[in-house]
This record gives sequence, C-alpha cells and structure tokens, in this order.
Amino acid sequence: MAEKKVEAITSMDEDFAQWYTDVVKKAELADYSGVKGCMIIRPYGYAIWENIQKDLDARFKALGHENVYMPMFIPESLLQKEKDHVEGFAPECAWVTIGGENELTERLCVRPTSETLFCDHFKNVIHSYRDLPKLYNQWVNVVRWEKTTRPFLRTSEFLWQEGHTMHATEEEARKETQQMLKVYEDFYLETMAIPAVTGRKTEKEKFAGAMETYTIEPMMHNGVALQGGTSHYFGDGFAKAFDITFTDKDNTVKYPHQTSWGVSTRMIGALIMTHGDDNGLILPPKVAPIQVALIPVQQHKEGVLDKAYEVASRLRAAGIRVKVDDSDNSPGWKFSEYEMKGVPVRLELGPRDIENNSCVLVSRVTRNKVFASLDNIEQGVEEMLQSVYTELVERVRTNLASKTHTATTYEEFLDTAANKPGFIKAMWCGDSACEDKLKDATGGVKSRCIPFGEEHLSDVCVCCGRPAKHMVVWGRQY
RNA sequence: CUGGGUGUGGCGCAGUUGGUAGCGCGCUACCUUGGGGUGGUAGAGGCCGCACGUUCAAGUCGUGUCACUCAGACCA
Repeated sequence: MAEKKVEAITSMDEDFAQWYTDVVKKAELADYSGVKGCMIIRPYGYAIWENIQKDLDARFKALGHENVYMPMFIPESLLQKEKDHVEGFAPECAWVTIGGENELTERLCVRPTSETLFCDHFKNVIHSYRDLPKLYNQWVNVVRWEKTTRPFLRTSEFLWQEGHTMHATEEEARKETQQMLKVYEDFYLETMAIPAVTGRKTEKEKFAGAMETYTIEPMMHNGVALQGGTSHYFGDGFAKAFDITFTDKDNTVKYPHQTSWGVSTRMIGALIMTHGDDNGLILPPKVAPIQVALIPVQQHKEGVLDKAYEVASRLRAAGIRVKVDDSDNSPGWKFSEYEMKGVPVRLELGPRDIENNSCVLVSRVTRNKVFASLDNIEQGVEEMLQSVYTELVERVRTNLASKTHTATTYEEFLDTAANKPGFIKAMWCGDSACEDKLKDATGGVKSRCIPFGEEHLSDVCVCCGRPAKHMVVWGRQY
C-alpha cells in the first residue's frame, strides 16, 4: 500500500466506514440531501454511472433487449396481487395518499421494483406464442424506505436498471436468468475490473416471489461482501397471479415464464470499496470519467499550456478521456486531487519535458513515475491504462483468494468468522435453520450463495452434522 | 426499529461560573511560488438546527422536537 499523502481521508485500516465516507465526499461523488437516505449524485459520480449505463445497455441490447419506461406509481391493489412479493416489499414501501388537496381513493406505492407493473402490461400485450419472448429493460429510480442508509450502498432512492422478460418455456426463461447473471459477471470483470463469486441464493435469501435467485457477490477490500447484482427466475407464479396467458403453437392456453434482473448505483459503492486506497478512489479505466489527468508544470512559462492542449487533443483523437487542469492550483495540489478522484493515469508536462519531447506518466495504482516520449504518447497512455486495469484485477483476485477460507467443523467456522475477515466456504445440509444458527452464532455471517462449480469439502453440514447437500460461500455483507 | 454521536460563516471545529461569537481550511482581489496539497497582504461571509421555557441577560441551563451520522437487526 502506498504511503498516505492526503490528510483529509481517514486511513482504511483505522476506520473503513469513515474512509468510505471520506472518499465519497473528497472524490465529489455524492452529497447528502435534505431527505434522509436520499443522496445527490454529483457530476463526477453521475459520470461514472453514465459510463456504467452505456456499457451495460449495449450488452443488453446486443442480446435483443429493448428499453421501456413504466410509471413510478403502483396502485396498492396491483402490488398485492402476488402474495410473497407484497410481503417482501410492504415494509419498505413509500406511499402517496394525497393528490393535490384530495385524499386518494386508492393509495399509490412509489415503485420499490416494477414486477407488478410489467405484469399488468404483459397481460395486455401477450396473447400468442408469437408475442414471446418479451425482453424488456428500464433504467429508472426506485424507492425503498431503508432504516439505515449510506451513500451508494444503501439509499432510500437509488438508480438501477431492471430487466423483465417473459418466455414461452421454462427452459428458455431459466436460460435467460443465467445468461443475464453471466452478463453481470462479464461486466464486473471486463469493465469494473472486479472478479467476483457468482452462484445461486439459498431459499432463505431468495428475492420475494422468485423461484430461483442468482447473484454476483463481489468482495470488498476489507473482506465484506456486497450483493452486486441479482437475476431471478419466477416460473409462472406472477403470470398466474396476474392472469397472463398465451396460446401456444399446439393451440393450448399456457402461462409464460418470467425473469427479472437488476444492478444499481450500489455498484459505485463496490468500485469505491474494492479498488480504493488511502489516497482515495481508484477507477478502472473503462468507467473513469477522466482517464488521464494532464497536469502542466510551470504552466505560466511560454509554450507549456499550448503543448498541454496539443497533447490532450491528440489523446482525445485516440478516444481517451483527458482533462487538462490549467487552474492555478499548485501541481502538488492537483496530484492529490486527481488521486482522490481515482483518475487512472496522470500525465505531467513541464518545460523540461517539452525540451526532451517527453512527459511523465504516473499510474494511479502503483504510483510509479515513468518517462514517455511524446512521439507515440497515445500508445504509451493506452498501455498504462491497460496496465492499471490488469493490476486492479490482479489485486482483487489476490485479495479474494487470501480472504477466502474453508471450514469443515462448527468450531472452525466460528473461529474463522470471529478472527478472519472474508468469505468462508463450508458444506451445508440445505436447512435454513442452520443458516439462522450460524448467523446468530457469528453475529451476522450469512450465506452469500451456492457457487457455480461447488467443491466437495466434506460429507456433512458444518453446522448440524447431517449429510451435506451443497457447498455454500458464507460471509458478512453490506 | 434498538443503542451511541453530532447540530455554531461553505467545510472542520473552539466557545470557561450564562454577559451579545472566534480559529483553521475554503472563498474574493493582488503579489509570489510551481516536478507531491507554495508563501504573503487585504477582504467578504453567522436569527449558534427549530420551538417553548428559566433569567435583567441564553450558543451556554431546562423541556420538547427535527435532521444528519455511526454500530447493530432487514433489504439491491
């Protein structure tokens, strides 16, 4: 870990929660608002979200999904049509009861998720197998009245995308569910530089109303998990509750099979907590609003700024996002500023460099300075951006590996949970009573998922000793 | 929801036995400096979260209230 240069950010070893808050503020990602749990996403933070959106949206569309927009209000009667679903969400709904000056005859829920709205619509547009599949997605805000909130990680209102699809067969819907989880997994790795555990949620941890929930569980730097995205298979439960039917090729009336999947602005929290260090944020190049911070040195001297603008425009022409900071802050101030903001590469350009037809490139991850010729600076920068990505992935892999433990006995499980932060791999009998027991005994360690590619660690449940059905990854979560 | 913390210029804080508000950063102007948060000079900026009460007098004491925040239990 690089030495700490900026006093304003609390060291992550000293107080991880405070470090997180400091980074959010100092990197100008978000600000608090007058309403509890609602945050202002500032331009720099929103630009990260836009990059995330752009990338994911392209991935969705490449697979045939279409964007739509559903209303933000859900009539109470509609929300109540699917029993498990309403039970899951009722405790955290915000309600509109007055319109203008009049009490509404039926109160309206501010959407916490939109399954019910989509179903209400699907009922009208699905009649024949020819109408299937329906592959819809929307980029919207949702509201969940959370008890305690933290910027990006848990906010009362957050931005996300929710995909909702309907299929003629169970097989196709199940395939879609897994396919979309794979999209998230690829996105996490390729765009966010976060390799992560993926798998299936246990019965207890499933989404309200779902038959299966698949999840991606990135591990934060401190070993705590974050539910990074989910993909649900609903079977035909909602279809039956909402009376959605279609006539199949064989002229029989059937219920379609449904999925939904989503990721949210919480991913920005994952970026912060996975890659950040004591100097602030570190952004993977693909989501970084600024990929190169170009810092002129002795910029008042003849020709320095002109050269800086020239280099910047060359880099822009090569498709690189560059900011020239020609403000009159000192170079040292600027170095710290863009480090806090996680800009992957810094380019220093002063009179000495210009004389030598070179510049200084600095990686945000290693903070090593290297001299680079201006002749092929586009290539030099590209290579450093690539190395930032590679190093981030490597660091996350190492952290994940070193903080993943195994336990085969109850005592070992408790000991690991108490003394080693991170994930614990352990066998499980399939009974949610054991999940409850382990959670109580450890003070919050829960099943994250049954990972794809389970290992066989032992024959019996780590908790009760009965025959094991699955290997489960356990951990604490945000 | 439970338990702790905090509300005083934009931000971070100080404010003693109650006596009418101060510091650092930031901001504005000018000079200086510039390869790791330069140094200086001069300025601007405050119903002390809100309400009620005690008092000749409240940032300070009392009661209430609101908000934010941290740690738990719940969720993306």
